[in-house]
Amino acid sequence: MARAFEARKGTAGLGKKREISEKVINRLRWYLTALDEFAQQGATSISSWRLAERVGINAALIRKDLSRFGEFGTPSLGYDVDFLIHRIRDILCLNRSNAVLWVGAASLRLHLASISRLSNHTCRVVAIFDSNADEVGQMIGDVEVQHLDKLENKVAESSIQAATLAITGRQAVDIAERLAGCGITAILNLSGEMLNLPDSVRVTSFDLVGELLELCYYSGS
Amino acid sequence: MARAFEARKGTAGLGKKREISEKVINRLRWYLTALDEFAQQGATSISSWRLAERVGINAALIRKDLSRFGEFGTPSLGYDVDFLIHRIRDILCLNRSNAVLWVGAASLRLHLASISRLSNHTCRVVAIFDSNADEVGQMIGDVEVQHLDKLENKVAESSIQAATLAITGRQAVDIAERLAGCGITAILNLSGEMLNLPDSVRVTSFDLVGELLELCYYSGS
DNA sequence: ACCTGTGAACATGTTCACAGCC
DNA sequence: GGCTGTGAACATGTTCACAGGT
Repeated sequence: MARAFEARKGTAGLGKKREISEKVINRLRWYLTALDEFAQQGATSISSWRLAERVGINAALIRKDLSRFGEFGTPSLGYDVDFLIHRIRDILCLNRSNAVLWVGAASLRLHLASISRLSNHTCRVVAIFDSNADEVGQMIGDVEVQHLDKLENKVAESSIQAATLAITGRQAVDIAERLAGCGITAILNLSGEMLNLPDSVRVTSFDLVGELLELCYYSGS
Repeated sequence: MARAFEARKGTAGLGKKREISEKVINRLRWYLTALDEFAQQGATSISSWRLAERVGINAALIRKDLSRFGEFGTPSLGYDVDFLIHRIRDILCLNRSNAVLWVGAASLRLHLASISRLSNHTCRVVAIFDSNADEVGQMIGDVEVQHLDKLENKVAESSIQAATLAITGRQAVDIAERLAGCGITAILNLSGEMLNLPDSVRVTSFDLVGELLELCYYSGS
């Protein structure tokens, strides 16, 4: 079974995508963000040390991460910013565009702006589902909210593989199982529920309430 | 400096709260959730194996986690459900009530239901800030949304230590610095921005856009 | 002189396997 | 027999430190 919560990362999942750990993938994104900023400021080359400082981690780790994919830097000069941006985009597959399914209209509406900004990068929300009658039929961006009853049909006729589960309550567990049942291979679980799905489905969970609890735990005297 | 993103967990932070890693704290929460369910179903005792199955992790890890805090189980019988629930609540400080400050009214509104359900546990959102004029003055639950200008005043007169930063855009970086500047010791950063704050502030970040990207990355062929 | 790439050391986290107790 | 608690083994992740390239 896939890990239930796993904070934000499921160690589970198929061994596909080589052996690159999720930690590395995450950091590559940070590097990319920082590099974009440096590029905007006109920098043409950058040392692992400066990048590390910006991102807030150790420089050796950056070099090690990057060296997994090739030798991108030149000694004494550092990394060419544009080249590195290009390579990281390739590694993260920020070229191809991916279809994502979203369950929970209200949540999507809140995050729409951030996601659209991303869409020129990669993934597009192509189907939205909700069980709330008030939401069904509404448009979010250029996509119409559909009733959850239509989930299976819709997924069958498209080739969506990724889904965000952004509703709360125990119903989320059932929906997750339906998602898994109709061919979704990766789920971002924002429901706060523990999901027990087959190992063939990669689940990444974020539980706001849990994080709040932890926040309190650590902020306390 | 505190880690910039650190996926969901900052390894940084003071060494306070003993030596208990965030991983353990997180898992304790999962155990508690599962135990509550078992208790509701009338179970009085439970083996590490059954609990592990429910939560989706290895049984030895559960035993190891728990044994950090004492010997809670009895050989051959397993753990007493109610007793264990009690102990974990103690460990996680789910007794005392904590004040949390929230920046970003829209986000709070979306999550209000889940958070209220939690409030009988522990933390209460006691102050809400937003820079949007439409939001200022509105009530969310029994708390009035205030303008961000009043942030420093409000924090000074209360003894709030924890904050959730739930707005997007570069302004989040400035606000984070103001939060750190006026005595907040732990921030849950949902802004998607990389924060570089002094080590004295514990930052935990969740970046939806990043997670979406990763979702696509792993769902891809 | 400066900076990368990387083996080796170190640190942290997880699982195994079993002694000991009920 | 069944289950906990735990040392030892294993796995993963990070940092150090330096050889070698420019």
